[in-house]
Amino acid sequence: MTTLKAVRGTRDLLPPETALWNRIEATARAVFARYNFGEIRTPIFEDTGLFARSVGEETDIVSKEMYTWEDRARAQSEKPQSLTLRPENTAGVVRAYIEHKLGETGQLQKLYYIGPQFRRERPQKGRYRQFSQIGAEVIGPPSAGSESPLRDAEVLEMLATLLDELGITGWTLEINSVGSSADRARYNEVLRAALIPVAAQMCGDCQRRAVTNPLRVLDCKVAEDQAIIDALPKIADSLDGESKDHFAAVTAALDKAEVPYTRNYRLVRGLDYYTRTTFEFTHGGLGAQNALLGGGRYDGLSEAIGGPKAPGIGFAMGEDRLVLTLLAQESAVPQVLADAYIAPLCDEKKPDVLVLVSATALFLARELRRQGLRVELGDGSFRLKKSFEAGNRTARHIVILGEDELESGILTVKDFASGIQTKVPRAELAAFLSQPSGEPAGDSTS
RNA sequence: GCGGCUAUAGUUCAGCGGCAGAACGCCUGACUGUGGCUCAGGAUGUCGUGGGUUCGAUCCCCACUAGCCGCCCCA
Repeated sequence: MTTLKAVRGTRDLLPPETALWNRIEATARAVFARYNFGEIRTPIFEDTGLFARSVGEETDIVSKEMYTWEDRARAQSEKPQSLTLRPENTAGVVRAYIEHKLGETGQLQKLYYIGPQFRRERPQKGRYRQFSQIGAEVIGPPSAGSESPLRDAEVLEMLATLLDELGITGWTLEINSVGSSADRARYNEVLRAALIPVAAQMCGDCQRRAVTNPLRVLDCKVAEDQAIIDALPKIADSLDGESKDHFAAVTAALDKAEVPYTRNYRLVRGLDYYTRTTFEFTHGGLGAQNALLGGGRYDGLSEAIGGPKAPGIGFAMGEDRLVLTLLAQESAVPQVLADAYIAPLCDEKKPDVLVLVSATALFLARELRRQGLRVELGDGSFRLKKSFEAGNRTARHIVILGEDELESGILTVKDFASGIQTKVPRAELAAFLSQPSGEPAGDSTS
């Protein structure tokens, strides 16, 4: 029988790496709080129709990457409902916005989420079938200012702040405007026409894209094609006046806030709901999956799924990719050391004392832990050498609790970093252990 | 979904058609109330899974599975 393993594209996260995940999430929550965002948690699965109508029927995500199944019919007469594991979270957030009539509050909604998403793609470094996204959405009725370019700029400025506070160095922000859906449709035709005479000179992929999805030609990385692509009409020229002004206001605010960015007229994103501002934060060292996060404005999404007019802007960052980037930068996650390892000690020929020493060790650990110290309790093997070896791996200090200590109430504490051993009265133990390593105080004996 | 590379000890990886290897880690002892450094010793294992070729396969062949890289796409 083959042993069971995590299914393809999924993985277990173990300590100490999970500490890094927690740090990332805590940092994100702290930054979102400062921008006055609240957390939203939407279900992990939704009606399949939600994604088809929001992300877009023809996108790769919807057409071939979703985990979809038919739920059991509730009654004989009913059709079974088609359900899907969420491949992204914006659709769920907008669905919740509509369902709870958040637009009726008249307020701008600023919501963030952290959670797993699912896409059935071929796994690679930085790409998993279950992956975690940290995202946020700013959405509301136009009267609440949801269409303001200031919202776009604020979100981008927040992301720059978040990446900096996470310690990610060397990111780049690329932004573009894809205009209104009408602008985009118009540009698509302009591009298609412009490609007809030149497609034959381009790579095989581009020849195919020229017909199936002209916008994707702009993403081509083949060196020989670049000159041709540069000469193609730019989407900026297909934007109407309003979209142009909107984009200009976004970049003006970014300039003033000193958020570095580059304008990338080729940046087109794969989800159908994007309008006007689109952006990506990228990082080298992630290989082919170089996008740390992506996002944009989606002024028509709510209406597309049957809701009120509710323009919005949002982003999703790949938490797995943040972890990879930070691991590459920091080389390893440092093991967290406990403040103390308590080593009970007693001659095994005195079973009653042994029980007392063990019991006292637990009580001592309880006292210290209640005072906020991180404490490892020894295993009761009462072999001091083993205790020292174990303690040295897991803690900054070892606290020896033997018959002598039990009687006197004065514990023997050794600092592993300095090698200095000290007698510490029980009442002063917590304060002593709280000091930084290698700087012992109090009575110092050998 | 397509193409390439890979799969051997807890980890990183050598290796060979004929007894399964190294380093690190782990365990024991030198040292019975003192770790790290050193020295001596020890255990590592379905050689990814299933088939085939062969007297004999961890090695060669095929399939499958998984990982990595690229394509596609995306976070």
